[in-house]
Amino acid sequence: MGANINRESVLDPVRGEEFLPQLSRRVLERLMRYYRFLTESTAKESIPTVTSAQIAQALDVDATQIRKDFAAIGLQGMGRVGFEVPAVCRAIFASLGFDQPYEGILVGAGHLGAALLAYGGFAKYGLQVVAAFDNDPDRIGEQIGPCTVKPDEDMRAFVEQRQIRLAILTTPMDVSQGLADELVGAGVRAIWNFSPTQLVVPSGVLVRSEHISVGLSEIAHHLKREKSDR
Amino acid sequence: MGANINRESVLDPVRGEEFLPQLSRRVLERLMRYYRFLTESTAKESIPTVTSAQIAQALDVDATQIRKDFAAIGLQGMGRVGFEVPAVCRAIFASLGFDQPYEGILVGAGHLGAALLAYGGFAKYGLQVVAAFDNDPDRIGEQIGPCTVKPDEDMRAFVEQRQIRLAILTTPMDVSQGLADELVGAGVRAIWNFSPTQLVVPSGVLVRSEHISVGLSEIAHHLKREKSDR
DNA sequence: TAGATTGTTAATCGATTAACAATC
DNA sequence: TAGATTGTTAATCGATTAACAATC
Repeated sequence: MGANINRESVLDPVRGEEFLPQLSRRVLERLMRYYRFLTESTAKESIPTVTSAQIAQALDVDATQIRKDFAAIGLQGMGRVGFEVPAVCRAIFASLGFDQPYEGILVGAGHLGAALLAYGGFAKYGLQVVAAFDNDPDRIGEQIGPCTVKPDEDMRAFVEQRQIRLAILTTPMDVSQGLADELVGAGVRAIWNFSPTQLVVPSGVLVRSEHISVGLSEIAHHLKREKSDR
Repeated sequence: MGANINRESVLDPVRGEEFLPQLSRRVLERLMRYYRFLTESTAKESIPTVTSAQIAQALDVDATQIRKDFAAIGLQGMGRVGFEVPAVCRAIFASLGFDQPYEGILVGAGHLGAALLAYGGFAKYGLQVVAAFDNDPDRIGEQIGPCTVKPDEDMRAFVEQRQIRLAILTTPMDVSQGLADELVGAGVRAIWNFSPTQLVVPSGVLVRSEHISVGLSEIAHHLKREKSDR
């Protein structure tokens, strides 16, 4: 029992015309690398096709891996030619979810929040940050990038009215969990957490945490090992 | 042939009194989680010991995994008791490399650079940012956190004199590679790259890149799947 | 001592890589 | 057609998990 389940049937093959398999974090990361490589490096010459071997060499990934990843998002290559670059880009873009624009809000308009808003590179990937909230009276009304900072009290209503599904949390760690609870209560389905706390949310809600300490551990470890090697 | 090589001998068991195995990124990440859990959550009650099962439950990691990770950094538990919390924290702290303070410089004093300097949480992990550089005359002389912004021309000499081994790159993507080359030329051994470019460096130099797009892909993918599920 | 927990070996699982027939 | 490249199956590798004797 159980042994007879057909794995493939999990991703039902035809759903309208779109094909939306659940992709693991690892696959998403690789797809993103392919996408950046294809949109950035070929921009100069705009080569019409690319082979898995070419990408493999440039990114130091196995060519079979690439063909598998492409197959997973429904891409088919051409015999002796390779893959059409524009088609690959479109397919990756869509399966990463960037083709379907979505709105997000920023919570915590401190230095980091301001830096993220000023960066502005989100639009390229479908995200539009439509409001910023803070509880500091001095910051309220301030203009940060495209947003005017609003008071936290207005947050809940805003999320509900606009049906916001993403919140970017750039708050001090002591208030993050409380805000996360409120956001989820108002309907938020994903939190991009830049505060150094582990958030607890109901299952089904995605938390993506960017902890500075993870990067630092890799760096510190490398430096220490290198030093001890002499 | 080759089959006889003893894996264990790679990490030579005694080197002075310290024990510095090469740790994979995955292990580093887990160790960091354990560390944060032990230093943050037990701070309130300061329990003297902890079992692998307790950590496992709190962090949703397999208990055997934890014992293996601990063994990899030379930790020994006690029979029917578990592990001494302070000893575990010290061992993780040391094997991540945080026990050996190191200096870094920040290159590119824009919004993000300012945010990182203002954050100030680096000292906790052994990193001291001792200077900031920028090529914008308007920014030079400005005070950001603990640093006065210096011109890029002074960067090379500073790195050489102070023997700086880490640079944090928060520059626009078009200048990042050039700066990375210069930094490596001056002796930098690790680059923490916050600019959205893939850097090419000589082997032996570590590049840790924090690409915003990786996080976004996970979020966008989740939101899109969820929406299509109804 | 009895019982809980470690340390370690063996089994499982999943992800990566190799091989190669099918295809253009 | 001949030859390069795909798509896919099989083999390998490494990481995770289970099992259990050794230990306190």
